[in-house]
Amino acid sequence: MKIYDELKARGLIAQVTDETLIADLVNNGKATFYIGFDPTADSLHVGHFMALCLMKRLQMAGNKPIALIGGGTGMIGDPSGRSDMRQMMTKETIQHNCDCFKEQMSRFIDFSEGKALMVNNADWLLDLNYIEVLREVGAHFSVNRMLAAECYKQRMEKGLSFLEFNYMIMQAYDFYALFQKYGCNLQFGGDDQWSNMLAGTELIRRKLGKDASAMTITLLLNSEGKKMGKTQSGAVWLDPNKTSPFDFYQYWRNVGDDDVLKCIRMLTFLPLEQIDEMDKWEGSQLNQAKEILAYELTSLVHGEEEAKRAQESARALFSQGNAADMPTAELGDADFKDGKIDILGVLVAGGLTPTRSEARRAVQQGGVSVDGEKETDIYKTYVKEDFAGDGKVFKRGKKNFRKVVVK
RNA sequence: GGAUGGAUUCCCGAGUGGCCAAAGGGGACAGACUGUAAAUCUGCUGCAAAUUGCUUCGGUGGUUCGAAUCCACCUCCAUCCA
Repeated sequence: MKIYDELKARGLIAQVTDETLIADLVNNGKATFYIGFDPTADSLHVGHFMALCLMKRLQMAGNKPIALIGGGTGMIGDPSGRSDMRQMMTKETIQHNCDCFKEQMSRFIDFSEGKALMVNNADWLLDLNYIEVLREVGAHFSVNRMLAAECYKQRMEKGLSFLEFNYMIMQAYDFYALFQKYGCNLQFGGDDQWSNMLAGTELIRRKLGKDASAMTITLLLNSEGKKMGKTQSGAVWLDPNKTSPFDFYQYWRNVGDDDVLKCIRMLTFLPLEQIDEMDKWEGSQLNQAKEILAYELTSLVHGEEEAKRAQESARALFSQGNAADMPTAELGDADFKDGKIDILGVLVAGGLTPTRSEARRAVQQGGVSVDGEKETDIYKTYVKEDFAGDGKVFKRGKKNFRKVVVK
């Protein structure tokens, strides 16, 4: 199966400018394509991961990826599909984030021997002269058309600053610059980037009279239509210090029934035949699919070693409620008053609840157990000796475990 | 620059002098049921030394025994006009 058909079969392709042209390019390794990453945080997250996988797939098919880090566009902030203005980031933050991105990306994409490029659009955007840009580029954009673009719709109600309005132009300019510099003939991006990407192909056509293509990746949405890779506490990060391999594993282990196969198809590198086989699974059998999904992704992001550890911990934890490898919290002398600490104190110190009030509620509602025994007494206290040896295992809710030991 | 409307807890949104830690909904969290899923039902949702105390209704000051609520000034947002 050719790469383009595979991408399609996996459901990765959302929109394309010219299907036959693009299929020809990528199938024959003729594409030099770029994907842009805005440095809005100091780690990539699951949303970026899809793009990285796509880059990898295309690279394996002989195409040349360019990873564009938006050091310049990050100064503006993409308003696409947002309902309010992005917070402006300082130059220092942007630089720091760019550096972090670089490091994480090189784990996925082979940048050796010119097989892939990494560029930063700060290199050309920052030196632009305002008047010149207006004359050279601005003349080719129609405000009427820009305003009609889907990506500004939400912002038309809330208000859109001129700063952010220019984002599209900058992104179009990127494509134009890459086209000239590196012969980049294809742009990939999230589906929310469609308008921005089209602006790029149009700019190239108008300025150079040449054709460039654009293709968007399906946004990974769950069955409720929400972006995947987000939890209440924020994004699921690829950086192990921000989202531990165990939590990363658990995130995928817990996806809804309706979403498992879609995720496996889109995110893993398992062969399609094998996935089609799983497609027949139903009911509790899907639990297996979830394990596979979680294992595969953890392995891709954090390595096989970590994936195995996460899987073993999870299995042990959920079948026996104990595991050698689980998040541990240490209590210091300061945590003990008169040699004692109450259960609320342990929960807070262990990071299982943010406040004592919440800890109290959790205990009162029967949501806390200690070494497998439900504990409903909020006045329960412990002394240092209770944590001797392997410590005690505290559990809040079904999925939050913490081993507590004394320093 | 002018006119009008607005800012309430994680979000939406009620509240127009005491009965207000503030209705209702959503979300989150916890329990039951399950398959570490979904749906459903129940509880819960400012903080704490917890039948009590303390801090919250954009900001600062004021009126009052008492202010989310009234007054003054300021900040920000939306809509219309320029």
